[in-house]
Amino acid sequence: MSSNALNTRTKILNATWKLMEERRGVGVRMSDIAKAAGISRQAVYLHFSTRVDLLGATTKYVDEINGLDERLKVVTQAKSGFDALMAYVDVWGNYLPEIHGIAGALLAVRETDEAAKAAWDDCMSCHQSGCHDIVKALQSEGRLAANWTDSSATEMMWVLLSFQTWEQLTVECGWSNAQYITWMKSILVQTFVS
Amino acid sequence: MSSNALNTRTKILNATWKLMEERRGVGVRMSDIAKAAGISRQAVYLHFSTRVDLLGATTKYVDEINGLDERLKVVTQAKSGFDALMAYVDVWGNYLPEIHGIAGALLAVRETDEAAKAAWDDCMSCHQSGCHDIVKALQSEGRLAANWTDSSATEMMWVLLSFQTWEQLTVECGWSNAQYITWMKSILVQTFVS
DNA sequence: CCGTCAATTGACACAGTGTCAAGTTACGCA
DNA sequence: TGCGTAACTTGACACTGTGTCAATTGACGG
Repeated sequence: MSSNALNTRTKILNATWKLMEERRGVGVRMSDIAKAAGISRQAVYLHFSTRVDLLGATTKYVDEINGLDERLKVVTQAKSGFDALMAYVDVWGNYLPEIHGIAGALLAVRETDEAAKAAWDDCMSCHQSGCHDIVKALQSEGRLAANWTDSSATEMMWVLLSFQTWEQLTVECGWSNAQYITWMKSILVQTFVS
Repeated sequence: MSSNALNTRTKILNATWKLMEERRGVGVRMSDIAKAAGISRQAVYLHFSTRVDLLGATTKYVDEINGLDERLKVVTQAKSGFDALMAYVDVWGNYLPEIHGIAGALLAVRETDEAAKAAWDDCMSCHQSGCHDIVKALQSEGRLAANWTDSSATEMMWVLLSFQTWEQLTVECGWSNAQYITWMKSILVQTFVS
């Protein structure tokens, strides 16, 4: 039945998620996922036509489970652009480590895979519009630092808060997530708030 | 003879470089490289034992041809930390587009390939020590902005000037390289110089 | 008890990397 | 002039991982 099918589907998604996080998205094969889900390799293909399809579905699944939308409500409820910025860094900075593996995998195949690119861009445009909201709020309060235009500020903020930047600072430089959030808040305020 | 061997080797390196830049490192196969170099696929293996070996050698080759060391002399000759920072952004910012393809390819396989990781880390540690020199200069002049420690400033500067950040701003946000350099100078001064 | 749907099993095609062995070409040197 | 060697070619093959296909099993509901 549908519930049974859903169970297997969910099993696959969970297995994919788990393996992606464990191995940071590197060298996770369809057969590994099948084994982890306790089913045959071919059964995976009954639910997801390609590896990229599975990757995209897992991304959406992880988003749902983690409830990014729910968490971002704190940001929209902020009283000022400054508060929104602080809240955003908190939410986003705590969200990134949870999607580390799957995001890394998506990022890696996005160059060659249309579906992966789509899943990634989807997530990124959401993130970018979050940054844009903050910039607009700062601007309307007259607190956006001089020299920045609406779009250049949004884009620079988006890049500063990108997955890649987070990954470099935490994984390659060894910063703790708390450090990341602290320093990032500091540099963002210094840069964008007057 | 050796000169002939060198010629073939150079042909391969040039072909690899060219293809990597053309396709931004995506989908460049050994057979493509061989064809572009005008030799058989197997001949490539006579000079480079694996794909990663070739990638690493091409990186070194590109570095030599481009003469990064030479260009960085301008930085070491700067009179102040501030001048060094400005010069560094100029040199590095004009260097990045020239290594776009090969750097992207290296970055992509570095997770799975030890040799690629080594080649990348080599380049990165050079870049990081460049940042460190600037931070030290600023610090000795008493012009390093408050709150930053020696290492946190170096690391943050390194990340701001990373290939990934450059790629996001130029490729994904569509900034021109001149824009990148201008804005990057602005944010770096604002952040690190008091 | 039959039909259906999920899942299994095992085989296969395909692409790309890397290996191997045998044959060819070119060039320096006796 | 011809020999030997090193570079290169040719064609075959093993291996891994993805995706496909067909035949079969097993469970559950009508």
